[in-house]
Amino acid sequence: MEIYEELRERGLIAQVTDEAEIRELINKGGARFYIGFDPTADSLHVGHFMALCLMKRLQMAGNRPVVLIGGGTGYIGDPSGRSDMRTMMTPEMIEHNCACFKKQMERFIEFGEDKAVMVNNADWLLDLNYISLLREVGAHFSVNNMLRAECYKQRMEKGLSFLEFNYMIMQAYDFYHLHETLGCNMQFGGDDQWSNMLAGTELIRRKTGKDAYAMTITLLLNSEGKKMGKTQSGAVWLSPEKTPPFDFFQYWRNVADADVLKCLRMLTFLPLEKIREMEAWEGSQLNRAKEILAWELTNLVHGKEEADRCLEAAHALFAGGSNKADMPSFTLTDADFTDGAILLPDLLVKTGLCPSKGEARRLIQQGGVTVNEEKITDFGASFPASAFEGEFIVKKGKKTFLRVEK
RNA sequence: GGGGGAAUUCCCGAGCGGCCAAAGGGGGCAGACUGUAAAUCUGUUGUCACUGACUUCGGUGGUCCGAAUCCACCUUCCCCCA
Repeated sequence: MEIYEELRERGLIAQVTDEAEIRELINKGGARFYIGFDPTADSLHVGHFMALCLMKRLQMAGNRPVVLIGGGTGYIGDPSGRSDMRTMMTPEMIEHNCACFKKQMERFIEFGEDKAVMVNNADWLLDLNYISLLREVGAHFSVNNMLRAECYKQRMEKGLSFLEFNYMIMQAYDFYHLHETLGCNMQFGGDDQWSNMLAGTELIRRKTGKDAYAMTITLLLNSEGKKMGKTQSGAVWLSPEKTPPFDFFQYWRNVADADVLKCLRMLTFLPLEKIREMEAWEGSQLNRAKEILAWELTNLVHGKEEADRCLEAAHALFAGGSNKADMPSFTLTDADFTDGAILLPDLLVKTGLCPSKGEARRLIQQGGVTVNEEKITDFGASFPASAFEGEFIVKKGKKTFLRVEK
């Protein structure tokens, strides 16, 4: 099966500018394509992960990827699909985030001669001259058209600053620049980037008369139509500091029945034949598929060792095994104890299991807290420092476990 | 440029001088049931020193014993006229 067909079957392709041309180009390995990543945080998340995987799949098919880090566009902030303005980042933050991205990406993509290259649009955007840019690029854009773009819809109600309005132009300019300097003929990105990407192909056509192509990746939505890779407390990050591997593993272990197959297809590198076999699984058998999903993704992001460890820890916790050494842990210090003991609500807040004491109290009173397999309903309960010498496992609800040490 | 409306807690949305930490719904969290699923039912959902105190209703000032509620100015959005 050729790469384009595979991407289709995996459900990764959302929109394309010219299907026939793009199929031809990437199946023959003739694409020099780029994907842009704006440094909006100090770690990549699941959305970035999908883009990187796509990049890898295409690279394996012989195409040459360009990773674009948005060190310059980060100064503007993409308003696409957002309901409010992004907070402006300082140059230090942008630089820091760029460095973090770079480090994480090297795990997934092979860089080097004839492989992938990484560029930073700060290198050309920051030195642009306003007037000449307006004349060379601005003249090719129709404000009427830009205002019609779907991605600004929400912002037309809540307000769109001129700064953000220019984001599309910068991204279009990036594509044009890479087309001229590196011979980039294709851009990929999230589906929310479609208007921005089209602006780029348009600009290239107007300035050079040549065709460039764009393709977007399907947004990963769950069966309820919500974006996946997000939890109540924020994104699911790829960096182990921001989302511990076990939590990452559990996120995927806990996806809804209806979403397992889709996730396996879109996110993993498992052969499609294998995934097709799983389609027959139903009922509690799906738990096996969820485990595979969780292991595969943890393996890709954190490595095999970590994936095995998470799987084992999950078995230990939920299937009553004995190895509990691998579950997430938290270490208390002397300062956390008063008179050699710690109150349970304080413990829950200190470890981050609860955001406030009020919530801790509620949780305890409702029977949601278990210490070492014993349900505790007295919010005045306290534990001496010695209690942490042996095994001390706090369980919040059914799925959140934490081993506490001192 | 002129005129009229609106901004409430995570979201939508009631409240229009004290009985308001603020109805209702959604979402979240927890309990029951289950397969670490879905659906359903129950409880809960600002913070803390928790039968009490403190902070919150776009922002800043004011009126009042007392303001989410009244006044002034500012910010943003919507509508109408030019």
